[in-house]
Amino acid sequence: MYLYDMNLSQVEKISKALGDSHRLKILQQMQKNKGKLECTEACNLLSLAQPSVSHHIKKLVEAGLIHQYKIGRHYHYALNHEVLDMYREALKQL
Amino acid sequence: MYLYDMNLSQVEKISKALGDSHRLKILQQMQKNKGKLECTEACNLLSLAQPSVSHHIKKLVEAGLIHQYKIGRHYHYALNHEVLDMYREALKQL
DNA sequence: TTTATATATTGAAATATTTCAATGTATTAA
DNA sequence: TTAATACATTGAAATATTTCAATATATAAA
Repeated sequence: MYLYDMNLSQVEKISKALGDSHRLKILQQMQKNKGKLECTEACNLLSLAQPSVSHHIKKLVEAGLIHQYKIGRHYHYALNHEVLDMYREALKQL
Repeated sequence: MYLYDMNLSQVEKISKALGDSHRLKILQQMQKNKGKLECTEACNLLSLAQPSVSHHIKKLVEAGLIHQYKIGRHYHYALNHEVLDMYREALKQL
């Protein structure tokens, strides 16, 4: 799969996911935290109710920007660098 | 001004501007057309009423992604590559 | 098994965005 | 000066997104 292999509707979805300050803060915090974050951490960070944070995380997951996994009893989310790189490459063509 | 000199709220604004299929098509068409486009052209391309196209173009202008200029009696819009590059660089830090 | 912890889903209200008819502005051709 | 062309603005309806209380699910500790 080539880096530039991303269609307009994928670019739209990722742009939408990135077009919210809360979601950008989640991604920023993940970066500071070795690419990982817990949902509860994000709740504290954003001063948002837990379902709101869950909603934002879902948008990021649906855009393919992060993925969920588990360590012991805790859920984690991690940035998907490949998708972000593909997105950045796709924008080059504009 | 360094490429990575872009704050979170600018990234949010640009992402929002890119998060719409009509606006992405406008940018795509500009690319095909040596970086330029007329509003009327965009109306035909998108099958949208003229005020809607004007609205979308405004969003792109406000995000700094395109700028308006004139040739003779015609208005033109052109992609601002510098801003797009800065945006792509800012995303690298996520 | 019961309780606690972490996250997801649902549904509805609040808010933001998109769309277009009507109208305004600015420029140019006739 | 009048008419035509190109784009912008306003205001209101349609649509989409965000937010959270309530509730559900899933796992692990007690």
